[in-house]
Formats: sequence, C-alpha cells, structure tokens
Amino acid sequence: MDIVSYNVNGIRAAISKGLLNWMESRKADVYCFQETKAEASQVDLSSFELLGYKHYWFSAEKKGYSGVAIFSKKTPTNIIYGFGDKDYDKEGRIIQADFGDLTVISVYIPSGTSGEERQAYKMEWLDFFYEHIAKVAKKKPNLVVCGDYNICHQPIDIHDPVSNKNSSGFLPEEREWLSQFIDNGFTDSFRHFNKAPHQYSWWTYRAGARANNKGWRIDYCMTNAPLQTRLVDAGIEPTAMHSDHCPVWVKLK
DNA sequence: ATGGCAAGCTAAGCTTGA
Repeated sequence: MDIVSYNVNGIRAAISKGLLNWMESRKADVYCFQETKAEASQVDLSSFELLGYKHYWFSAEKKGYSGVAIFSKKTPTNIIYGFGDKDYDKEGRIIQADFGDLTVISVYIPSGTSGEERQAYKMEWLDFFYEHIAKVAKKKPNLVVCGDYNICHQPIDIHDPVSNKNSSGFLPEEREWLSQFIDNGFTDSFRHFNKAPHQYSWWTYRAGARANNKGWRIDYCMTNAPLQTRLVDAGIEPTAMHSDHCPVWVKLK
C-alpha cells in the first residue's frame, strides 16, 4: 500500500501545473490531499476517474478555502467526512477512509500565522484533534494519519531553528504537542527511515526559498504502533512542483 | 527588523497562508 500526502495549495492551480500527469506516473494507491480550495463540482472529475481513482471530498463552507480529499484506486469500505462536529467541521479539515482493516486519514491542521486569534484556535483545534484520533484508534487498529500538520517537530526539521523560535509552526507548545502525539503511539514514518537533515516539505514562495532549500518539514505520514511491522519505506518528493508543499509518502506491506 | 510570493474571492484589493 503506497500512500501519498500532498498539500496541493489549490487543486485547480495544481492541475494547471500538471498534477494529473504526475499522479499518473506516481501511481499511488491512495492520495491524501489538503488545501484543495475547491468543491468537487469545480473540478473536471473525469480526468481523475480516467486514471482509475475514486475521489472523496470534504470542503470548507467558505469558498476557495482549506478543504481535504482522499483519492484511491480501491473503493473504500467506509468514508467519514469531518469530525462529526458542527463547529470544527466548518473549515473542511479532516476526512477518513477505511480500506478493510486499514484506516487512512487526510488532515489539514490550521495555520496560526495570521494572528494571535488563529494561533489560539490552532492550539484548541490540536486538543480536539488529539482526542478525536485517540477515539478513532480505539476502533481502528491500523491507522495512518497523513497531512499538513503545520508543525515542525525538531530543529532538524527546519532550515533556521534559531530565527524561527517564535514563529507559529515551531513554537515550543506546538512541538510539545507533536511529541505527545508521537509518544501516544505514532511513528513519524519519514524520520523512521531518514535521519538526514535538510529534508523539507514546504518552502515559502518568497525570496527563492525553494531553490535554496530553505524549508520546513510540516507534512507527515504518521503510522500507529500496530503498523510498525508493516512499514516498508517513507520519503518526501521535492521534485514535484505543483504547490508550495511537496508530496510525502509511506509504503506499507 | 522587514519584505519577499501565490491562490482564490470578487471584480482592485483583500484574506490567508508558514
């Protein structure tokens, strides 16, 4: 099972930059997308269907904002759109697909960069999400939680940990939250296989950051403990250029 | 310390993003 997570920063923009051709050659079993910034009805779905993908969308109430989706070769045995919470579901940030005994979640954790209010919301959201995942994990033994976490875990995961020590996405309380999430039974699959520094999944569009690899690793494929023996490999794919993020992936046997 | 780029809404500039 080859699972890819990709914050596409607007799926319509990504399509115009060749997302379909990339998906066709990448041939993943499952694509978890974030920041689709569209309703399914705004996209030519037949082009994805021609590639053999079923598609499931959970969009925000606000047009052109946020939104997650799961695309898969196999038809899921079950799909859950959102948390099942009226308030937390307004921004379209989580979708779950079960494939038999394997459960895949695509999540887009809020950014806290646009001000104190949104940072506070992010922290509150993280607590809610943590409890939600704990509940899902009780029912679903094999769980992959893919997405844009908007948090760098360790100094190795960011190009400049010193100047960013007060930046949203690298705050001590966010990093501590991610440590607890991992301690509670999840594996950062990329770090499990790759110990090297300078491996990122997001770069600002500004100031040639990507060309200079001045990035952040904020996208993760987290796998729970029962999947440990099924981990085959994990990686990031910075050559895919349809977004300010790049795809990250995990392979399970 | 500041600014720098892009997507999308809505129709020139605003919001959000990290």
